[in-house]
Amino acid sequence: MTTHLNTAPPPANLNSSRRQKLSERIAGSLRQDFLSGQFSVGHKLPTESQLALSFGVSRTVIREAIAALVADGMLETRQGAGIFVIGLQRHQPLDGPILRQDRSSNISHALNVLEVRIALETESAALAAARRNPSQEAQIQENFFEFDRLLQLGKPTGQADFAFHRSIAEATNNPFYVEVLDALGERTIPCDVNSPHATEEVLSFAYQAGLQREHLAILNAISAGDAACARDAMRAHLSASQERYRERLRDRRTRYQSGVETT
Amino acid sequence: MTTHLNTAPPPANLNSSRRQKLSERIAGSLRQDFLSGQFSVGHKLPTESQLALSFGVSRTVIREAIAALVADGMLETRQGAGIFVIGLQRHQPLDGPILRQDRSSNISHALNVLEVRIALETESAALAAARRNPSQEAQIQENFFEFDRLLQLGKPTGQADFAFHRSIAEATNNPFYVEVLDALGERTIPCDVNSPHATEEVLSFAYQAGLQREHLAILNAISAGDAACARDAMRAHLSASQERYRERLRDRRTRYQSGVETT
DNA sequence: TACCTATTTTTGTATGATGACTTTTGCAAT
DNA sequence: ATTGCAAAAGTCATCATACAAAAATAGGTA
Repeated sequence: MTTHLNTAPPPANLNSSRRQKLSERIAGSLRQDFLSGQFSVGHKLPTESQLALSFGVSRTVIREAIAALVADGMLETRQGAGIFVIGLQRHQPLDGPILRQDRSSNISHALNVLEVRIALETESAALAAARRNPSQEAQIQENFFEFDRLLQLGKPTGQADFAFHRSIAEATNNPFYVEVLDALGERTIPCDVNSPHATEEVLSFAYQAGLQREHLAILNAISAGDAACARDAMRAHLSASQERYRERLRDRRTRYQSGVETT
Repeated sequence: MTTHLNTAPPPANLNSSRRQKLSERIAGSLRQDFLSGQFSVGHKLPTESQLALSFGVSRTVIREAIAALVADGMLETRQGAGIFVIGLQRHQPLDGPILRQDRSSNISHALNVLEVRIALETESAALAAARRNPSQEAQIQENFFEFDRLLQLGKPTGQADFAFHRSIAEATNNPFYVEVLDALGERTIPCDVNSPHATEEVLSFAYQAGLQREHLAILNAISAGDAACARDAMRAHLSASQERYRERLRDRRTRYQSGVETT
């Protein structure tokens, strides 16, 4: 018996060697087949049983592979009909240098997203003030304090920030607000430490405490049921965020011009 | 054995009402839980068996839901260890599984979409007024007259209506406005003859001429560069649309009560 | 404590069965 | 010959069960 001393915790060296699941291998194989143009949109794949047979695995594995590709937007399954190709040019799975590249030139994108958020969230804040039920009000407040707790602990707050805004969208009782906000997704989180454009300034206590002050104004307005006030507070918050972004752009330019490099 | 993949042409009613799979529902539910901040990165989920129990489905379904989220980059499964949250902020395409669902049969949903549009488009109209370049201004006007031309010819105008709104979003010079509007898609068109809830009243000349009057006010404001006025005109337009929807709801109720059935 | 081993837990894979939905086929009526 | 409809076959969706494989845990020995 081989004995490894590894009582190591699971801290998960993420993308390192891990035996690939069969369904992942097969999903990758199929994905490559699609991308190489062997199948065109609308084509029907062989049945699950046939695929299972030809790959030499069980139908379970095939189904999980198909499920992954469906989640990617490449395939569509129709009960009783079959499996069909519906799209090919989707984003890469995960391991993207593409993602990182995308981020680096992304501050201008973030500014654009913020602009859309101003439109969306000023209204959602107003609606939330008018319509929130007690449970939703409590949820908003909870997320507010969660942000605060993480802030005191010096932990990353980006996710809590998003949760706060999201719970306000939920309090509109209009599911589309939530869905649009979700769709905008991570691009809406400006201040996560995990973000590639996190700087010391973003992480500073003072910076985040400022955010929290703005959040508090929003929370108070919604709790009070003051729609107009909530609208203004949200607009002030997001406008301030926009301004913070612009400042960061200026900072970067300044640092570049003065030749300060900390590599 | 000729095992060639047949190109059997499925009716391809893509986003038509299709019963959602259990695994998709559960994946969506879990995804929303993550985004609302209930679980943080590194958190270990309950075991598959426990999840199956708590959701009241078989382990197979849970596994497929998990597989989809793994493909999304949200989760990681480790054999013998469990299921872990590894990332939340994966950008999801705007026409994601939820928005792609067909809800056109439900007027209340259309009202919700319209509410989001009010938030979005009042701002986009204002921004368009401030930023449009000559070419974009011309494009908006062209779409306006195209609507008019179709109206005179008695042809369907829904598409042109959408094009008009879309060109305004384009004139903001912020691509995300266009993206979000596109994602909301055709469900945002209240007056298409192809829409399942087209009625004689919707198709009436007077009705659409009214629409066009509102459009004209918007166009004039944008051409004049008057942001505040554009904002007001757009809000008036969409609010009026909302009201028209509500009227249609009342009509339907009235017809039902008086026993008139127009299968 | 340190190390090794056995047990338990948990995910991965396989198999078979049943239900639901779609497409095709066959047959009857016009 | 064409149309309409019902039966049949094909296919995915879900369930239940079993076993294998990897990891975590507990226990024992020096």
